[in-house]
Amino acid sequence: MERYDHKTIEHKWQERWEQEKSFLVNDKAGAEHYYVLDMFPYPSAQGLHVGHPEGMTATDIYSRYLRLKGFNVLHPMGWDAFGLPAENYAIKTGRHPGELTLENIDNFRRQIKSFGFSYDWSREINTADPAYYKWTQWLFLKFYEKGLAYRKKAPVNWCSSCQTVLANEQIVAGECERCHNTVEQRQMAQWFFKITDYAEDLLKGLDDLDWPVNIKEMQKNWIGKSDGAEVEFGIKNQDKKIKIFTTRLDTIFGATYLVLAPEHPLLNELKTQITNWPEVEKYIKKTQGKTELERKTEAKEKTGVKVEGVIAINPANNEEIPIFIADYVLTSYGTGAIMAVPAHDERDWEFANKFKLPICEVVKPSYDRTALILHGTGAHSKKNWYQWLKIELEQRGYRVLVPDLPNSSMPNLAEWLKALEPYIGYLDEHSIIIGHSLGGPTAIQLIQNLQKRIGALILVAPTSAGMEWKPINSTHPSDQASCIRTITEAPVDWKLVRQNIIRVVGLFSSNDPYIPIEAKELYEHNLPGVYRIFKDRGHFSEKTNELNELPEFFNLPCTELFIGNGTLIQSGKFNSLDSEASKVAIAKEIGAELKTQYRLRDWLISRQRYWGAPIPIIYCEQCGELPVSERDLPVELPMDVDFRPTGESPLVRSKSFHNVKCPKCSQPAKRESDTMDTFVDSSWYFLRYIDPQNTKEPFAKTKIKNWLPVNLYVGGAEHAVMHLLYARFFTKVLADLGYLNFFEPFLKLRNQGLILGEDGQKMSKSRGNVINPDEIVDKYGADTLRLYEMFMGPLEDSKPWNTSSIIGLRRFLEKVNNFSNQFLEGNIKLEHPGPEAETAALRARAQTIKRVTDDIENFRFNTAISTLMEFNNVIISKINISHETKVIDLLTLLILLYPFAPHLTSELWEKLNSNKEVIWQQTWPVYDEFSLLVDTIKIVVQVNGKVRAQIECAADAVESEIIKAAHAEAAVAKYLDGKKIQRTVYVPSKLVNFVL
RNA sequence: GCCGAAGUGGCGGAAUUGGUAUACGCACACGACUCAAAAUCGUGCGGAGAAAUCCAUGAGGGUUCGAGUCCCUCCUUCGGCACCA
Repeated sequence: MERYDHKTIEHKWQERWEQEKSFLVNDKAGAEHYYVLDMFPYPSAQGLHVGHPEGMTATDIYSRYLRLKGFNVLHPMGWDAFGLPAENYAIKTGRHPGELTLENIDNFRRQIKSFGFSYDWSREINTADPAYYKWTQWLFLKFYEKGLAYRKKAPVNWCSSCQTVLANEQIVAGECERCHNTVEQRQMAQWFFKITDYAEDLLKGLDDLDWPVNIKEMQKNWIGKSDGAEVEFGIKNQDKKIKIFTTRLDTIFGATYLVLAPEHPLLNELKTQITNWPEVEKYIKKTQGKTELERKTEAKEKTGVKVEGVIAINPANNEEIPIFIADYVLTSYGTGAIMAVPAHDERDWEFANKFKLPICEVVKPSYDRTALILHGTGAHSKKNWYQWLKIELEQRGYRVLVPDLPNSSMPNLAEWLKALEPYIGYLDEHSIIIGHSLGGPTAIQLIQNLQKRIGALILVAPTSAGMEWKPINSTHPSDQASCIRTITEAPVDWKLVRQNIIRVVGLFSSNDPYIPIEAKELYEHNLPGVYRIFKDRGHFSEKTNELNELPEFFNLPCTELFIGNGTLIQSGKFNSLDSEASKVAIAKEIGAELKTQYRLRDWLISRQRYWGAPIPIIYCEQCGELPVSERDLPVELPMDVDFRPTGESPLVRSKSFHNVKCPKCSQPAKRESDTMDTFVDSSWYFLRYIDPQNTKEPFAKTKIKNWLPVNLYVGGAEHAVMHLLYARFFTKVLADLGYLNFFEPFLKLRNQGLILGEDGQKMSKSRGNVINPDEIVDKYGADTLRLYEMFMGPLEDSKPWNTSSIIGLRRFLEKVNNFSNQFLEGNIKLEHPGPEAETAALRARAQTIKRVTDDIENFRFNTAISTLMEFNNVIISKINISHETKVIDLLTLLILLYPFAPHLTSELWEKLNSNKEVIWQQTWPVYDEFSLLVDTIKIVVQVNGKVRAQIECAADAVESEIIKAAHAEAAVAKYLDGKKIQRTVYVPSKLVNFVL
């Protein structure tokens, strides 16, 4: 077979798309608009890795598919060009980061083009371009006007040897990654965006998005909403109060001390009252010296200091309680102070135990009642018949205990009682015992001997009950004998039983004629009612009510830490209320304010870096902090910059940049020297693609309506929280400012998984397992690489690279190419076309179209490709077909394959079509539902659930015919011979199952 | 520790609502073509067994006529969060 020359073909078509501007989008085109977006890459010096083309291939397939479906598709690409690596590289080499970045971008663009992606390159953007960051700065000003951008002091990671601020990712185990100096915390004035104003909107907005559940979940956790209350604790002999936040107001009667964060402002205010101030101050200093990382690594052991001389008063019971400071309370969350309830909070519990503080229980578990299941007996001892019952009971608030019981062939009563000893304490007249007899002592005997009064006895007959359950009105001699035997072997004092058991409940399967003998006996001995509970498919039927009628409350000793909700005790007039209800009541009583807290913190956007968009603010000694006026934008990055790290931002050392005239008073002033976090750049880039050339505004409102919100967004899951949350925040702010008419930027999100190295490890230079996509394109071609990356597995899974598997995809293309060429040259001889073969061919084609279309719609590209492979194999092997059919099959295959492998299919399409039409202007094939209909269907025949045969039936055969045929089948008849068929299961057009 | 996802041949994976487990591809083995090799084509390919059959979807149990799929318990891997009161 002749191999096709991928280099020539791919080059030819990429040129043509470029020259004909095939994928430039017209805003005004009438067709339905669809916006397909990739997360734009950071143009690193290493070039693309194989992970990049994965997501991009997926969006390219989808875009090309949608265009064939008649959509007007916007599919742009750009560069997230600001960032740390370029600056670090500049420090090392002395080259300007701008120069380097442009080089990297050229390399990225060349690579991306070599994969044949159908981007509209006329809309390319670059966040480091002044024409772009002018508008990033403009947006900053809008946020500033709205009060959403503000400056405050905040701790930064500081390396005193490098004299620079470090990003979190530059810190390895508490040390600077470059010089291994210990990183410290320093307070510096920093710019923030007030994202917390939008916490609730950001949370609520998630509901309607078509995003992966895990990403939504991560965002929810990040926002971290918790409903609670703010309570003011008084201080003895003082006017001051300490405000705390709690989600467990129900436990306030158990608050035995307060804990303040070491940074809490009140400490300084009360300095004079604190009798052990030196000790307290020492602790404060110690924690301040710690980095966040150190605090986390030392988290195992709780530390703290008691604040002497100041005493707090619990507003719930007016008790005097001590105050502590401890670093397990964070200043950044809530009010920086907590009430400690050691009995019901794990951290407080640990702290209280370490410092020997009182622990007061105020909530006890709402296990109303206990159920004891005795299962270790007889024929059913190994079966977990009680599992479903356990679940049902637990759902009804029972604490279910399952003792480990002796399971010897002849266990005796004494053994059993010994095993049950630890559980006796749990039993009272509200609890129930569930069990059955045989093999061991009967449940009734046990109750007698436990000398405990219990609420009810449930006797169980599992569905598959065997010999131990007898028909209640059986006349069979052996049944009766067994019945008598049970009674004689287990003499029961019915009088005693009656005293001990309040009620007996029989538990039977709905179609089971058997009931426990014990139940029968109990019934006959006038116990208060033998009830039947029916079990149907693992659930109680309506008769379940019987269980709910059982007595209500059951007091349990609570000796351990209990963090769940429950019922209040030792809480004055709130006793016996449940946790939820008591919160509202207590808040009202003590005047606490119900409040919602979020974990989300404001977004720190200041970076003491050069390579980013300057923050457009000027500081004047006279006039203070002033925004740069809009007409002075952009505030351009200066070129005369010294990157060497010193104590301040590199921009401070640029004379041309840093020193300006105050826009108000014209006196000398200084520019803000911090630049913005690169996440600011990427929070609105998807808007700029709409109108990238606009010099008057970031985007025209009228154009926005054409395209946004983004219909499909694809990228790595590493951006699950930060980028996606920030972009959503920007969208909401811009909508509130009237620039946008929607509140969520990305309607549908899909993540591509990580591509691992051939060793199954994450690809990295140090491991030496990095695959360079250029080499793959060179050796196998872009079409092959695209197919391979899609064929590897589900898009969102992480999967290892395997170079030897690539050949299979190349072979597939080779086969398509070869057959097309041979067909064109008349080298394929078709023989004996017949109507059945034509129908079959039509069906195969229709099935292929259906499956490939469904798969693309649902992002199952791996199975789409395997379907195409199967179809190709059919086309190649079936030659008893008419020329016309073969031509249509071939053309259909080419169009279906085109989104995946656009170069080769364009080439073959051109060869097969004498007219000038190109493949990317075709329409996506449709199929006829009738073609999918079949004459005969295959029916699987099972006997007792095991597959024994497969029969062919007419598609319109009725049930009785099919069953008859199944019965007659030799391979089946063999098993049915001489047996009685109890039941026949028939699943239409699928299978028949004979149950013997 | 908590939240989320997943565990299927030698490997990547398939099985859309519970209904023939292992599609498609890689690797491997044998055969054809060739002086030979590569490429290509053909056949085979979960395990045990001569066969009939039996056993296999991380482990154990349950529900069901029937479980990779549903339920319970546990184990492992990956991703995220981690004193959030």
